Amino acid sequence: MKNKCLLIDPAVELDYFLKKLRDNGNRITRQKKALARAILQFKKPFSSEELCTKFENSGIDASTIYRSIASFLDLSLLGTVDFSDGTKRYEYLPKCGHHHHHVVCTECKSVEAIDICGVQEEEKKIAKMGYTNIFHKLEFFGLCRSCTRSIARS
Amino acid sequence: MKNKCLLIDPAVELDYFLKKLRDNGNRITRQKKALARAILQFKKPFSSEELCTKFENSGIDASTIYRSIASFLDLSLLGTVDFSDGTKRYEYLPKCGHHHHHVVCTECKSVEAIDICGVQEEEKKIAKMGYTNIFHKLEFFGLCRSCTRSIARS
DNA sequence: ATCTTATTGCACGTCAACTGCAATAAGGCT
DNA sequence: AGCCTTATTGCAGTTGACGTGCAATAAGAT
Repeated sequence: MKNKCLLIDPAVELDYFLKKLRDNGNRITRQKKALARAILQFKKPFSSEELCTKFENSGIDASTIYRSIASFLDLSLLGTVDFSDGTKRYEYLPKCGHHHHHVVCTECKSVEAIDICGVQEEEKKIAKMGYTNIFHKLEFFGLCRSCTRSIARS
Repeated sequence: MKNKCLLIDPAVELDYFLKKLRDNGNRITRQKKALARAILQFKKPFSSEELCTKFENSGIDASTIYRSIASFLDLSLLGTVDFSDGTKRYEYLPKCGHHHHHVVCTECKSVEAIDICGVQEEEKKIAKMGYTNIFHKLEFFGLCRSCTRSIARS
């Protein structure tokens, strides 16, 4: 079980995170600071439920978590990631983030980042069809090496 | 507003749809027949809500619709499509369906199919990483020609 | 026509996600 | 530091999609 999606300097990013909040008129509360720190620790896209679990019995209410996620999305501190399993997931968008996608193991749910993306031809074709402001959502799925092995054995 | 996702012969597909149900031990009820027909008429991926709306006051209960969708998914008569807007969508998978993706207008929500897909290089790389049974989910988004124009005008 | 049993409609349950409101606390001001 | 304004929080309650238990119904085999 790997989970290598986010290679960042946590201290630098926490500053960036809180500054962006402040710069946009947010008050830096105990709750938001704790949430920011937790978000920077995730090594793969996370669900609101996972955040809520991390903070149960911590004096941070679920409604606060949902409201905070909404603010973070607004400010593009978070982006949405969709693994087509019915769970909404979020991913921290680092200061100098680069375009990437994910490979999700359908068995153990581990996630790795992949930094090549070959849909330029498609986007050109779509531009020729008359579209502007084109972007895409792309995720890969498969059985990771160790899950492939354990399934072969059984 | 176009919506050109499904170019099929409805009669041929209805036979295929009902045969697949029958062959898998399903009873062909008035409800399932009506749902199959409705599903074949959609020109773009549809939500359960859209199906429910089509059938309100028609004597087909929402729970039946949800249960039917689940069966259809099981038999791969439907596939899931994700436009990252929080709504689960489904798409009929025709008898001789070919791999394709969608371009969704972020403004008017129209959908077109696009039949090229350039992620072979990625999938090769992912195979080299040790993954097996690799597949992907890819959707494009943008402003369609007419929405681009109306926004430019305003 | 009869019988078996999958399927349906209804009512209710569940769960994630959101909202109104009074209480609280962040951060600017003096 | 203390005060004041107002964004933010916790709480309780709401919403809406989706699922489920069960008795009644109807498909399709005999």
